[in-house]
Amino acid sequence: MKKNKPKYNQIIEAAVEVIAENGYHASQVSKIAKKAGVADGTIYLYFKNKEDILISVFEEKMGQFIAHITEAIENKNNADEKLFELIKLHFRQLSEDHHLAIVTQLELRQSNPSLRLQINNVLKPYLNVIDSIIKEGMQEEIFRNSLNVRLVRQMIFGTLDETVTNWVMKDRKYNLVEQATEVHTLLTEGLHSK
Amino acid sequence: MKKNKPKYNQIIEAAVEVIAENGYHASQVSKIAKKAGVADGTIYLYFKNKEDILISVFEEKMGQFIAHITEAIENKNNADEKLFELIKLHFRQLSEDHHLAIVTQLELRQSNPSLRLQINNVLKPYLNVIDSIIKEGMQEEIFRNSLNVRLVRQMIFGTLDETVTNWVMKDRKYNLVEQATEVHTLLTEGLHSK
Amino acid sequence: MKKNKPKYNQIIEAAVEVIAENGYHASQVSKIAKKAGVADGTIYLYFKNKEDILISVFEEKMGQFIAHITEAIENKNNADEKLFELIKLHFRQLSEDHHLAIVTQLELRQSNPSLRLQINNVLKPYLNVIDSIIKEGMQEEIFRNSLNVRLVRQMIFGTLDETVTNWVMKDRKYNLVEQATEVHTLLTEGLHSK
Amino acid sequence: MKKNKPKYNQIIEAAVEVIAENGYHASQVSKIAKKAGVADGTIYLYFKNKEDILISVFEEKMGQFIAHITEAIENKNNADEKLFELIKLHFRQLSEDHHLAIVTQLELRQSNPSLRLQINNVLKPYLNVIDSIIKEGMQEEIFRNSLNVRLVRQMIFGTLDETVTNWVMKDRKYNLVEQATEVHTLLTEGLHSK
DNA sequence: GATGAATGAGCATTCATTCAT
DNA sequence: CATGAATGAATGCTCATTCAT
Repeated sequence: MKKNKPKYNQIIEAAVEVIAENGYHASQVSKIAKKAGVADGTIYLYFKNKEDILISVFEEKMGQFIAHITEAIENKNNADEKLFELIKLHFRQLSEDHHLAIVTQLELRQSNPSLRLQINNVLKPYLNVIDSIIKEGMQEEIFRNSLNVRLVRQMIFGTLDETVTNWVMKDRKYNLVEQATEVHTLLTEGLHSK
Repeated sequence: MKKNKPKYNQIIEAAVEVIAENGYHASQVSKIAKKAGVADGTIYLYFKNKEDILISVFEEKMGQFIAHITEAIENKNNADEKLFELIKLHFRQLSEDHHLAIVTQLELRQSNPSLRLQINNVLKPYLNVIDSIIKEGMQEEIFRNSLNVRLVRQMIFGTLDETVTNWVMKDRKYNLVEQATEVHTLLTEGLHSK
Repeated sequence: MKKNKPKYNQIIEAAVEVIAENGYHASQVSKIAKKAGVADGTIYLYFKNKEDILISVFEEKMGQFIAHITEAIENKNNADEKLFELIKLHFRQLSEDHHLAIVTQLELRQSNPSLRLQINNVLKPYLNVIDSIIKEGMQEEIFRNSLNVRLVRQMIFGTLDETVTNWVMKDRKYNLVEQATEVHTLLTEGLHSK
Repeated sequence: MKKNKPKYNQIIEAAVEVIAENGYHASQVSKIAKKAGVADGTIYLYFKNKEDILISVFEEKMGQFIAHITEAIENKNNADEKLFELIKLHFRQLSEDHHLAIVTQLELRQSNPSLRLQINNVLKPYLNVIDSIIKEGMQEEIFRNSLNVRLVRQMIFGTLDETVTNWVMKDRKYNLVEQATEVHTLLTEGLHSK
């Protein structure tokens, strides 16, 4: 398994840094190789091509991201708490690794639609986590039982994603994690006064 | 005023089509020129460079998009109706011009960060429209008066954007406009059962 | 005769200025047209193509240059005085019109060899003037009678040309005309001590 | 040291030939690469850009040219003999490599002023050699002691340069080296009969 | 004669990928 | 396994010239 070899991870880490620092289009394979301390050709012993590096970056990082969230919400008692935890961790993890935040929110979106499809596959487990929270909430009758799961998931993910993107584009000038409570309330209570 | 000259619009329309059909990175200037029925050099009488074509496409189309929505919600009686109208028109306009939908939801996101800043400027008036609806809703006491306008706007825009992007990525297999009511309810009522 | 029409001269004068200010390769036809106050297309009513403008510039200016020198040396009594007068006027005329000096010494040399051949034709009457001074000097027995006219002419012209070019390249920081006496002595007396 | 690699020299030699045969402006990088037997991209492993090829051509060739002359005049006994040797070698070296002669006398002069400055730097050691001969001649009292070194150098270099250029432009129809004696006499004895 | 909008050929340079060592 | 020199396809933009008005 190539993924356990040290150079594989060196290249992944180098790629995140290079992309975050230089932007997607200025991230030549040779630059990643240099930062990883390997020869250009060595890259191709571990990755099929440049696109494969990007997908792998996302897979590795997103895998950890999701594993972390999945684990954390297991202990929570109900859908409401789980949703809140998911929001907090979504924000916290990207706050703590701003290179990763730049790469996921800005740079990776510059890829072509075919690459984006693959990225969506990587994202799917995360969307499934969101879906299961929604379903659990309906079962627990904490959430309304008539919810369209797909639409709700798009609202939740769209809101989180847009919030993080704005924060990155505003140069991370404010505290993202502090927004979690308010975002949670908005999603659960809606805009209407009662 | 160059924008009134017919070739300007020919090029804009050609650009939308070419980008939607071929993707951003496979959209050579020569391809756009050919589709527009002008010489390559003519492009540069109307646009500073290739990036300028993209920005102009977005400006023109987004300008109409916003103008249409702004006008339509003027007649509505309260924030709730305005928000609903905005959602419907956001969905309807992109439904009716699927080339434009592809370009705005997928291709334009491949641009570099500098271009994205300019795109954000074009988007700003639209976000302002959303903001004013939120503020009006608070004044009318239809919406809760403690809302964080920026966060709410991010929730609304993020939800609409994610919804349209998913619809485009699913090859527009279902009716987008029909989702408007449900999305409106989700945004205003939230997830919680009452 | 086109040369008597005012626009012809406007274009010639504009061309000298534009080339001197921007350099040969940055001197687009449109720039010359603008400075001359005519439309781009109008240039082509007076000149066959861009190269023709350059040749005409050189013809016009060199014509005056030679006419002036020819006239001035007519009154001189012998070859020695004529040579001295030629040196002085060569230096003085280029000193007094530094745009022309830049164009003839630097910019026009960037032209292609075919153009350079035509420029040499324009130069020929000037070289003939030098030749006739040499021949006269031999007849008058002021100059040695065994001189190879072509070589002497190359020495004289080469020396003047190199001197002016150096002066232009040194940003005309010293007085060129003051060098005339010394150059004349060098050419006539040579390097050897007697 | 890149200059010792065979491809570096292959490209230099190819560039001289291509420029001499096609002229400066018709010498595409791809043409040079083809003649050198390397890929287009390989050029850029050895040279910064197209202009850098030209400067390097001149540096390499002029370096040899000057080294050869410097070495040869070392053994000569006085300034007079040294000057004569310099003239002979200047003519002989360009005679023997007519591609180089075309490039230095015609094609390289088409370069822009910025490039010309760099070429002048390459030329400087040669001008210094000429200067030192002049100074030695004055010390040895072979040359007049009141000579203006700069002007004399301009006379010598200007004469040689103009002589070679004429010979190239006349398609090298006569023997250049045979002119050396006469040119030497002209420079040292001047035009005046004694 | 005069205009200036339109034309379209032409080219330096980058960089992902390969493969001989 | 690892290297890094070599490859060569691919494209945005300029500007001299034309010609309908």
